[in-house]
Amino acid sequence: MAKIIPTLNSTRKEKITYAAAALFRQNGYRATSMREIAEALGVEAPSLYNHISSKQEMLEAICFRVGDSFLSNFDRIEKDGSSFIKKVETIIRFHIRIMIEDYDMMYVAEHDWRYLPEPHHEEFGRMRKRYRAKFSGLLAEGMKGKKIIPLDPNVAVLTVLSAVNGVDSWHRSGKKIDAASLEENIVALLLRGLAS
Amino acid sequence: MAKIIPTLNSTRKEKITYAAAALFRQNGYRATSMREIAEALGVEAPSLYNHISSKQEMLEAICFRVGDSFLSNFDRIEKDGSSFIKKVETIIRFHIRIMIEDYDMMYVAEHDWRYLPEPHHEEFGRMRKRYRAKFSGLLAEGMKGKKIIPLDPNVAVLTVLSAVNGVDSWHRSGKKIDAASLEENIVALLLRGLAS
DNA sequence: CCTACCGATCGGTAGG
DNA sequence: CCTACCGATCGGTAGG
Repeated sequence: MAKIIPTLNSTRKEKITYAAAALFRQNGYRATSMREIAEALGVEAPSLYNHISSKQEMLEAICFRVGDSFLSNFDRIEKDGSSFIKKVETIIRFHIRIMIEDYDMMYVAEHDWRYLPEPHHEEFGRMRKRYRAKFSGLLAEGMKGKKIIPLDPNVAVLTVLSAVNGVDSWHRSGKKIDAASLEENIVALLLRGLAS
Repeated sequence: MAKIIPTLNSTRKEKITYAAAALFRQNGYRATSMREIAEALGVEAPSLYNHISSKQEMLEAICFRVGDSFLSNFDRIEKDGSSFIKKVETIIRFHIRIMIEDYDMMYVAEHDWRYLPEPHHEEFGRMRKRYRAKFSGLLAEGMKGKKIIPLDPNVAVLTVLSAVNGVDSWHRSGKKIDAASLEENIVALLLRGLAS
């Protein structure tokens, strides 16, 4: 499986951002120093500033690339002409795949977006809200058409969305199952839980 | 509903730990300074050291109190004589309630245990693993008895466990639904997803 | 419980 | 890309 979030290009700036994402994911944004990022790339910390302008800028790049990817993917699926339940399935599969393939960036966007400096923090919060509202609207529609059991659509969305974060534990503890089976198992549990 | 994790006593040390947990949850362990914790309690930072010995000690207290609570609760339910599916339900409800009632401590234990100093970090990792193994064993038993659909029991556990973390979003975004309905909706979705 | 202060580390700049 | 270094902030100690 290929990465979902596009690698814009292979500039030095991109490479620094990827190295930063890996370290932010392992140790947390606040606990990762510019010196550690530099060391991972084999240079001294001040050299990084020839390519990036601040630590915060890298966090912004990571978060918004993930956020944009989610939103544009949702819009694409919404218009793809497939059946209602198939749309929900495709969206869930997209979440799982991004957790598997773009784990570092996804993890950082999910856990460290609160450290975004202020105009961006609020903007990212709005993006998340917008995404959940779209998803919740789709589920509410399915409930009206009796394709989904009657639940509070907001609760259903937050449950499904965080269920998928279970892939975290899969990454960390041995990967005793292959990625495709992992996806099938999660999809089976969630779709069965939702479907009427 | 009452808090699940016991308030051991109301010593000054306990109060400091609770204030710390609230700030760790809001801003993260690494991003919270001893000066901020002191300010929340109306004293100067060095005064805290008359009651606690280090910042890490507070994190340890938080994580292991949560961990112990999960483990002892699981053992209690396992022996309560109820039907298999009822046990799974009770365990899920316990998770949801701890997310609702002891949110600060639970959140910190879940997100910041990686900052535990080293003998404790590994020990906590083992506790988590032991808990998941117990839960996964219970589900595997249910699958053998055809009470649960055939899934990889490890994947089922990590999906259920992280689904419950969706209560996060509930805390943060308005609480438009009451706690009891929140619990019923999550339980309905997950049990339906599992039950055969 | 306080003031005064420590050594370490941080993000980032100057200048080449 | 480097060395040298800045001001700020950190967890924690000394001493009262």
